[in-house]
Amino acid sequence: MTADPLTTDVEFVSARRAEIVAIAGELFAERGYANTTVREIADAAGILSGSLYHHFDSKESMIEALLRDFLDRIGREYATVTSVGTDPATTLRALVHVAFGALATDRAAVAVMLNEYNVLVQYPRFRFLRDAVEATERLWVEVLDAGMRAGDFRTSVPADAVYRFLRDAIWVSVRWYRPDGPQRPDDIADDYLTVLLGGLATRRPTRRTR
Amino acid sequence: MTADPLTTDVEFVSARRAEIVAIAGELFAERGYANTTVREIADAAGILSGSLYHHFDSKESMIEALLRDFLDRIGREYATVTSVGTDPATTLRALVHVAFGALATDRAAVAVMLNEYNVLVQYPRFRFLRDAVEATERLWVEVLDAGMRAGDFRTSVPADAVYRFLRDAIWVSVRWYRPDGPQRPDDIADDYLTVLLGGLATRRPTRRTR
DNA sequence: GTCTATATTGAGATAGAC
DNA sequence: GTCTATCTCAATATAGAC
Repeated sequence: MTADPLTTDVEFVSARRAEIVAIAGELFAERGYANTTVREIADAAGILSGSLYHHFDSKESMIEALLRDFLDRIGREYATVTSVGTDPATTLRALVHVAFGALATDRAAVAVMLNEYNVLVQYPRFRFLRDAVEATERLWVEVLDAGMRAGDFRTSVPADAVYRFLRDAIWVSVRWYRPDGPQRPDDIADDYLTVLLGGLATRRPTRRTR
Repeated sequence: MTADPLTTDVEFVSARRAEIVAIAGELFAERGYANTTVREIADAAGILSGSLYHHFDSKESMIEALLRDFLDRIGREYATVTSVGTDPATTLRALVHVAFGALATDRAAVAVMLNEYNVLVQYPRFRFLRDAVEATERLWVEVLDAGMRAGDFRTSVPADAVYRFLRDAIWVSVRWYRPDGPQRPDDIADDYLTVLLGGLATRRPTRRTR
């Protein structure tokens, strides 16, 4: 809470506090928020649990700080991409690359968002999660819709349905993505875009057998 | 544990026990396993918390029963599909329909599997989760590989990468699927297959701008 | 099969010294 | 900013009566 408005346009927080948020985020991502104790966080930070409360007034404040920071940043990245104003397919490609890019830069926050969103969003304190998710959805769907209107994307599946499939496949990849693996996030994004845009089939699909 | 080998080929469990597993599953799915108390489960079942321990020796046994039962059933369904032996595209369609179908028949179990897998699988007791997941992956990847060999599926993205995207998009849909919504699981499966097989783009994709 | 009553543990959080 | 010491509460689980 020691704000220094002169430093950046973002709320200033002590370096130590940011460090602890990152440490807690890793634990939340690995073992789940509810399964992580403040003692474990303190251990990982090299201090005792009581000392954590000099920086945060509760465990909830830690996960809130983690997610607010992440959503702010990726929201700004999305806005930058859409403000450029190229054709929808190019914009979509760029959005997909930004999203997969977060796997590398914000792995813990993405995992926590994925795993804890449904529970957290039920509490008034975490209403901002829903706001961010809905704003993001509007932004992506608008790009998809623009592509459909322009005739670049097929219209047989509604834009919001396509978006949900997209979003899910991208974020859940945090479950199997390994930072030290052979694939960089941009490689994964390209693989995904190949299937998404071009489709898996090489011929006209066989008719449904339902 | 009151086994009656004459009833079915599956281990017999009392109807009451199965009822409680279903009730607990709903709560686990909604608020997370760690956030669900045995008192809440007992409340929902209309008994007191102590009485639960007549049916289960621990809360863990409840989630284990839920997941074992689900994985057994869907594993059998997958096996039935692949044993038919039609062309890969048709088999893939059928697999996708089975997976989305579980949204309706096993919503809670799917959600719990999605939300708790990563934590549970770390404990020896839940090793069977990994076994089931790996067996499923082998089965799907084999179908995808067969399609690639037959020239029905594009080969530019490896089968296991395609499978991960597939699996993730399908299972995570449990987060937004509403049983009382306008779309039946088969409708969602068809939408997904349209995008997956045919691709989103109507023309050759614009070249990457990376 | 369920209830009453309770043991036991582990969690988040606090107060004040250093 | 961290430590020591501790409070308080809620959670899982148990024992034995009905």
